[in-house]
Amino acid sequence: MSDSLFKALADPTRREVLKRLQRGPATAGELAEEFPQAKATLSHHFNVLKAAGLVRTERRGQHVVYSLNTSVFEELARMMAELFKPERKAR
Amino acid sequence: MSDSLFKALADPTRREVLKRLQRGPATAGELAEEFPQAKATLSHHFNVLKAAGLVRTERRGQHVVYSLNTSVFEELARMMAELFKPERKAR
DNA sequence: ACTATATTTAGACATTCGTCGAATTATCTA
DNA sequence: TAGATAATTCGACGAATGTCTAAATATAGT
Repeated sequence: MSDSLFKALADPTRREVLKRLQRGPATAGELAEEFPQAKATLSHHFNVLKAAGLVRTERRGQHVVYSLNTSVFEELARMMAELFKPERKAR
Repeated sequence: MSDSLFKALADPTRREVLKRLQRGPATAGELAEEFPQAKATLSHHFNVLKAAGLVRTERRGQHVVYSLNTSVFEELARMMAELFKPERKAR
């Protein structure tokens, strides 16, 4: 859960993808053109971001549109707060 | 900078160390006793956290006391906000 | 059905990461 | 000075990660 989220944020390219998506949705191809890595590499990063719940996809014909999953941000903020608040005995 | 910060947060053990430190400072030995890993492993994690600016150290005789560097949290919050700024795009 | 375009998956590779035991450094006390 | 305790660093290892090319899958338009 939280682990996949933090791991997803650990890579600078993925953080750049999120920043880009913040300006609005984009197709996999559009996204890939804005980064120096190969398309396959970007596709892998998309998978990681999606598994972490940070992005969502929607197929539009031949294109796949990626967009931010804003609902997870609240959870992320909660986790960050949790990280830096006194530990609660729970597991 | 931000990269070392996110990388430091990517490991669950290091996040647990931060949680523990939120309850108050502790020596390297005290911390190591609360985790299953070897002392050398924990020492490595301490280095990563320190390089990220998340913890500070103070030598107290034979002991080294670790404590949270709370001043970095504000920067962290700023970076998270930057990354996940609420969408204010026109629709 | 064929072809072109868009995207993902498979397989391989080098690098980084988390981990350990052993050796080393630092500090205190007798 | 020597010995004990605390902590770090060293050297090695398997696992995970980011990257690539090539192959496979999906969709659209002839």
